Amino acid sequence: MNELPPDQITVQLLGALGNVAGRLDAALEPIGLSLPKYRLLSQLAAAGEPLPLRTLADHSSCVRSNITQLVDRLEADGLVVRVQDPRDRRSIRAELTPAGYERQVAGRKALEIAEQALLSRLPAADREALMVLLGRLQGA
Amino acid sequence: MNELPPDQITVQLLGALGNVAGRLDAALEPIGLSLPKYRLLSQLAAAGEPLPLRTLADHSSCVRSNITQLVDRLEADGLVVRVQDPRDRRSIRAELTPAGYERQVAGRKALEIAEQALLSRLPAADREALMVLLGRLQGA
DNA sequence: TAAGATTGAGATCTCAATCTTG
DNA sequence: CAAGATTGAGATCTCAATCTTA
Repeated sequence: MNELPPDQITVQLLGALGNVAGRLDAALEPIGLSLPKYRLLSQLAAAGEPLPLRTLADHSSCVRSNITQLVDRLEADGLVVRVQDPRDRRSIRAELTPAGYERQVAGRKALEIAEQALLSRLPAADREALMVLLGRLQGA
Repeated sequence: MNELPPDQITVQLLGALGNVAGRLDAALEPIGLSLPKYRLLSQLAAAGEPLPLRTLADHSSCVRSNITQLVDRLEADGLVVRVQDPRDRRSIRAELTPAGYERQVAGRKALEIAEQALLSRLPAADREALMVLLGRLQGA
């Protein structure tokens, strides 16, 4: 009786996580983006202005040092640049370069296609139900 | 109109799954295990005998080098040992130590409690529905 | 001292290259 | 050459310690 313990639903849940994340990441790969890079680029695109690394970290629910490194790589890719904040010299903001903006747009299109493929397996009613159940699972 | 593109359901899915994985990992942390370590230990416990690293990699849907490193850390923890396969000198098997076996049992108990807490938010019918929807989403 | 960012160390992962054995 | 495992390099993450500025 030493079977795999994670309850069926937990196993299913984690499996679905890897599955979905893997598909989205794969869709982004040919255009030179990963999910973490895409998300950061999207935050900046949505804001329409340079954002402090602190803000990016909070919005991403991750540690600050993670953003530091992610921005390092994005800067090496030429998609983002670090700019000083004249009002607070402790703060550093990340700014989208034109290339970064274009890349984000390309990423969005690639993701939309991947999502269509993924969601086409579920009727609209099922999608709605899945949303509700996932939200309930996460609770307060 | 540069809002976060991932469709609501994709965002919800990734969020929920990260949430669940985080909770399970947190439940394992006080006993000195991570989800990846626990899963490998559980494979060995379920098999009841040493398994080739190749088998562990296939079953985990990951690359072989990943298992090599995971076993390195597990061996450093004293939970697993590498044993030679007399029939094929290329193959190396991972074997649970007594400490590894005990740790796996402790991990299972910790996970069961965490799962109870997680699933208590959903009535049985909802759990069933969630399972079905996730299975359908992953397709064949 | 608080807050912002960075660095260093280490856990998980991937991929490509390599080495040994079949 | 195939298949097993490993190594080296690098991407994502976390945590603890450090450095600068408020």
